[in-house]
Amino acid sequence: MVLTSREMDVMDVLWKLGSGTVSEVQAGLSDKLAYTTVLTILRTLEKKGHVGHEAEGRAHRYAPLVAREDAQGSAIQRITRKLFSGSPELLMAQLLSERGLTQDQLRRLRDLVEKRLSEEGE
Amino acid sequence: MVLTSREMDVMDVLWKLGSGTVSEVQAGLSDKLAYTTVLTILRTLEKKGHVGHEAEGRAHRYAPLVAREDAQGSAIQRITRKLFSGSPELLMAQLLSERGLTQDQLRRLRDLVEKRLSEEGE
DNA sequence: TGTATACTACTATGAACATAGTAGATTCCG
DNA sequence: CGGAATCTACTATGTTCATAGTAGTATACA
Repeated sequence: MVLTSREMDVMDVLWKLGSGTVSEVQAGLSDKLAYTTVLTILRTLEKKGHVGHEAEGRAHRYAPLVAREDAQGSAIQRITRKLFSGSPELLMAQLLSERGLTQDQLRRLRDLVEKRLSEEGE
Repeated sequence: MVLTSREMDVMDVLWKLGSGTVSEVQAGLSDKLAYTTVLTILRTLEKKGHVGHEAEGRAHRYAPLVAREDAQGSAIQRITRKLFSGSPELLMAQLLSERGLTQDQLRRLRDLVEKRLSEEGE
């Protein structure tokens, strides 16, 4: 699954709303795009199989056909392969090395890893 | 810094080699591309300011002008913003939730986080 | 019932991407 | 010296992206 930048914006709105008409999606976007632009993006997404739609009165209601987690996963995979020599570890390291993580966040991350580690043992 | 998929492939080779002629880059790519295609990509990268070149005999030797870490950082930022609501934590969680991490890798990650946590205290 | 409005379908355009061919210059080897 | 190989410069093409206008249809309200 490959999403362009704009497509991600639109999917983001749909994931948040659950579903939406063109107008609703347009309203939900942080950038102001023309109605027809949003429609075009939705059609592209539909052609790619990422969203579906059903009629609702005169309008169409669009809904995601793929889970946010799937998009997240494949985005991560992409950059892991392309920029981190396929090593999720390196990605993590880079993420950790960045400023802007609070001590709280770090602690929660440690807990996450711990949790995974203990699950792994089962 | 925005790199396309192919540009990442080429940069990857340059980062690994340190520098390279068109032929060397071409040889280093896993996909087989025409010589001129590789040249075209390098020129694009040069126009964008990501690589530079100097003459070497009859050939040109290209070298990265940006560090791998910078590209990694901005790629991470991009998907964090677009797909993870700007939360690096969520990204981490997703990474952790993916299969394919060995117990060893998990342990090393925990150590990384621990290290960061203790540094943070200083 | 007529008209403004909301909506989709179709079409368009300029930029970037991905890929590569041809022409012309240089160089190396026999 | 002459041809083969190597290299860059210039050009080209089909695709996708980002954005949006216009035309036509349905609808809701006065």
